[in-house]
Amino acid sequence: MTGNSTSVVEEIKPKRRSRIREGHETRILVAAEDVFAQFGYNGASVEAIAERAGMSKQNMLYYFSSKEILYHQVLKTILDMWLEKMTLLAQAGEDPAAMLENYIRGKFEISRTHPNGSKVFANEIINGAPHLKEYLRERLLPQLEADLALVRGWIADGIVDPIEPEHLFFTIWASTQTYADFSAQIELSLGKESLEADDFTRAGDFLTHIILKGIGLKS
Amino acid sequence: MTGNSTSVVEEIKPKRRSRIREGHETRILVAAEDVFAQFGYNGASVEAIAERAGMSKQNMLYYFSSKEILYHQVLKTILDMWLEKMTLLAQAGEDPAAMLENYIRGKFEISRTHPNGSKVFANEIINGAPHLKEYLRERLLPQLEADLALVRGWIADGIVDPIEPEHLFFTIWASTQTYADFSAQIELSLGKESLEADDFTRAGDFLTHIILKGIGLKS
DNA sequence: GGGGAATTTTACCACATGGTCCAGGCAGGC
DNA sequence: GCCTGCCTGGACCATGTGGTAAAATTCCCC
Repeated sequence: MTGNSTSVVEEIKPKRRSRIREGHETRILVAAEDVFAQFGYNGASVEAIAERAGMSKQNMLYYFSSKEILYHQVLKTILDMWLEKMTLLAQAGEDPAAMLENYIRGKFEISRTHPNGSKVFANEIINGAPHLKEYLRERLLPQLEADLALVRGWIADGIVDPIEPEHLFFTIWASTQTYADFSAQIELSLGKESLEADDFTRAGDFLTHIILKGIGLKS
Repeated sequence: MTGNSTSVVEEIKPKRRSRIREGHETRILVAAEDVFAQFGYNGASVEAIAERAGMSKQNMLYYFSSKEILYHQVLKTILDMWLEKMTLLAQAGEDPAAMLENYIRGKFEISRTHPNGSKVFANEIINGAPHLKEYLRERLLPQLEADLALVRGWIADGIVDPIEPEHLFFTIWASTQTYADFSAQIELSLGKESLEADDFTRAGDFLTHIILKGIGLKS
């Protein structure tokens, strides 16, 4: 450090301790993601999270004043990253096949790099999404609608088969997330200790092939 | 044929009372499936399960002496039904396209009729399958191996594209179960209160189309 | 190096939960 | 009648957990 007149971060006021604070907060968030993924919301004790983060429970509660708040933060962090990549389809301005492939590969990449986040999210949805139904409605639906419109356009233009685009997305979501969420089952089936980058690549190859050819895009 | 004078073992005598017992046990199992699905293992209190089953906690514990035992029973019941249908592929002796379609439709049917069981199962797998890893290894793997061999045969015969059959099954599993496990998200996306038979049919249409055409089967 | 905020620790509580104990109720067989 | 297995409910307990209050300590900036 030894910088000049402390600056740069300009978080209004809380700039002094913010380095410690930020470090600890991210450590806590990572630990919480781990523990929530493995034990679910109810099964995760704040003590276990604090321990994994390397501090006392009380100290952790100093940064996140309740388990509920911490959980919300974890969910939000994950979902924001999620939704950001979710736009891939509407953004990569190439031909439909390339757009879909990018979308699929992108989702696989998230599953590979953030399996714990995916599991927390999955747990939440399975239990009826009590914490983020509204958030999904506000943020996921608009993006989905845009993507659906795009695919419907392709169908109207005769570029792809007349399938129901909703189910296309459900299938892509499910098939990509399963390699994160159900990794235990996949690993068991493949006889591996853990999934590696290569496995995700091959899964991506398969799904891309199936989807593109399946909707009539692959020549 | 009524009981002998000396109660030799427990197996024979319980005939009159066993009607009550059986009724209560199934009621408890159904209730437990519900509650475990919605709240996970840790989030489900035995009191909540008992209440949904319409009896006192103490009485429920008379039939299933612990939460753990009850959970095991729920998991086992679900999984047995699962695996039974899992064989569909190896059993329906028609052409590959029909076999695959039957398999896919069968899995959708389970998702539609047993969403809660599916959710309990999903929760368990996400958390690393601590309770049933061994059971899966013993019962799921052999069936999967047989199915994989079948598909590899089709590939060798040039009937389907040279894809990796493992990923074919992972995709089918994921895409069918998602309509049970992630129903909250699907319902939200479709703007429906709940999924109906028709929705599952259309999802089945889509997945069948994609898979068959995707692996080069659809004529 | 002193002031005061930011951080960490010590001690503790209220409460839900899984599970036990025990007293009693309800049938039929003698 | 009454004895004996099956069933049911009330009271209770040990434990783990989320959360609080406040003292103690560290750390930055002047």
